[in-house]
Amino acid sequence: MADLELAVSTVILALLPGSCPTAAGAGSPADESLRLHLPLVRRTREPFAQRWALPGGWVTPDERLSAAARRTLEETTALRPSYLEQLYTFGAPRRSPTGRVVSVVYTALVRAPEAADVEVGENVRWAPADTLAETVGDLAFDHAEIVDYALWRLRTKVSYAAIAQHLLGELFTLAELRHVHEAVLGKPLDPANFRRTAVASGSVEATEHVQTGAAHRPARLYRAVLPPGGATGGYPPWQSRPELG
Amino acid sequence: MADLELAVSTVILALLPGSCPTAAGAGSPADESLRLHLPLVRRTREPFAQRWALPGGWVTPDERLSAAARRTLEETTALRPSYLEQLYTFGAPRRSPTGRVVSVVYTALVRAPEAADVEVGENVRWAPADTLAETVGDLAFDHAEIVDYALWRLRTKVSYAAIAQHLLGELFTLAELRHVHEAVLGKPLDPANFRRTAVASGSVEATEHVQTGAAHRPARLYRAVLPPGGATGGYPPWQSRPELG
DNA sequence: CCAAAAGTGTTTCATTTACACCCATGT
DNA sequence: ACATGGGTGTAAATGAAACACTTTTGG
Repeated sequence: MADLELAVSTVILALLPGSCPTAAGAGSPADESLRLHLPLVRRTREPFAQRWALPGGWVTPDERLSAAARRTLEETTALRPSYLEQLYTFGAPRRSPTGRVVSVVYTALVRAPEAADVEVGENVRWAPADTLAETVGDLAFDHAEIVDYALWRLRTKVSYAAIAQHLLGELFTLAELRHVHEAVLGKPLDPANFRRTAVASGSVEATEHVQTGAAHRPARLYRAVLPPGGATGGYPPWQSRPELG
Repeated sequence: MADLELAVSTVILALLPGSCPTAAGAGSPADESLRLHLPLVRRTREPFAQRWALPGGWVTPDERLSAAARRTLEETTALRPSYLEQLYTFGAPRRSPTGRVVSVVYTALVRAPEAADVEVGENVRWAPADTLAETVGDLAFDHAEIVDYALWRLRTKVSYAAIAQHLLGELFTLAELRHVHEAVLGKPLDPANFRRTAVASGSVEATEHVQTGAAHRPARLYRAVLPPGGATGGYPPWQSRPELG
């Protein structure tokens, strides 16, 4: 099995404000709702020079796969994700025109403040996850398919606590949590029912604190409650929870 | 990233009759219900010589990962699975004492008749999936963890049609399908409710044929109905269904 | 006729959905 | 005071579980 290279790539998502494109004319008022975004890096060499791609790089002989994902992510974007999970391994023989490359792809989440630390420039940018092609054109390699798969997995795996703590801060209002779910699922949710099901799931708990400063009744702040030792809620037996930052 | 080897391994499951170990004394009548079994191969070299392991081998430069899984599976057990799906990629630096080995692990299903073709011998055997340690001792490498993860994923992903067509034949009775689910989930299911939910799911459809020869009323035979082109029922956008044999 | 499994109907319970309504705060 | 979003109540609709019952075969 010589002549085969092992790489890692990361689909790293953050929830950032961004105007949604509407079917109406361009003059419509900007819809400043939260949307999922991901950072892309511009390739400077062939193949696919100048095209945008997922952050990633080669695996070194002594590091874990997840460590390689972390390292390459920090080298290219300075991001250190609070959540990291293996997504899938892509290994079709002609994925890369330069030779056989097998890529282990990870999905990661970062909070908005950390996301803002990324130095956006000529070769690094954020793009809305659901309209990549219109925003940055075709991605390099098979990265567009990879992003689609990551989004599909996120939608089918949303749990109240998991993405809360990693896309939002430690404390958050239920409205913020609902906005996260709305952005992920792409549809509005009933505030009353969302509140009940989220609280009833036991994965978030109320704190003493309340949000202040808004032009309406202050909202209570909640905290994510991780699944207790025994119950591996949705994760494999050998890994009772996703890797944390 | 030199000095790194890429392997594939396969957890391949079949539904075979096997006596369930009961808490009562050994003299209790054998419970000949169906249980999930998987084939293991005995290692003939170090490391872990004489220990049982998952079938697998090295990836060659020009084949797809799934093709490598198929090839190594056939070379070691002569099995050609009717269903093959990527499970996870294991790449901890010290998984193998001989050096860095990254293993892309696949899960596969075979029907009982094909499973019977395996030439069981000194170096190939079937073992019940849920009591591996008691039956064959510790597996080589981290293969025991891998099997646990495969079983966990199977339990959390059972859909009526998918596993039906691949663990049973093309035609099957609802009782047989229910036995499959009972074996996977490890608990009895209500026949009446199972029938309703299975049929209502739209993933199985009745045929004209009926089973005959049993000492009771003949059961109608059903067929699995694959998800139609549009709706990717439970599979990623770039792969609307699992790989078929 | 009897046993045994196929197949149907019905009742009950829990969960989801829809929506009306009250509460607390900044302007 | 009033607009705005936070938070609660409630009733209808949907779906899952439990179980009694009828049907059809082989012995």
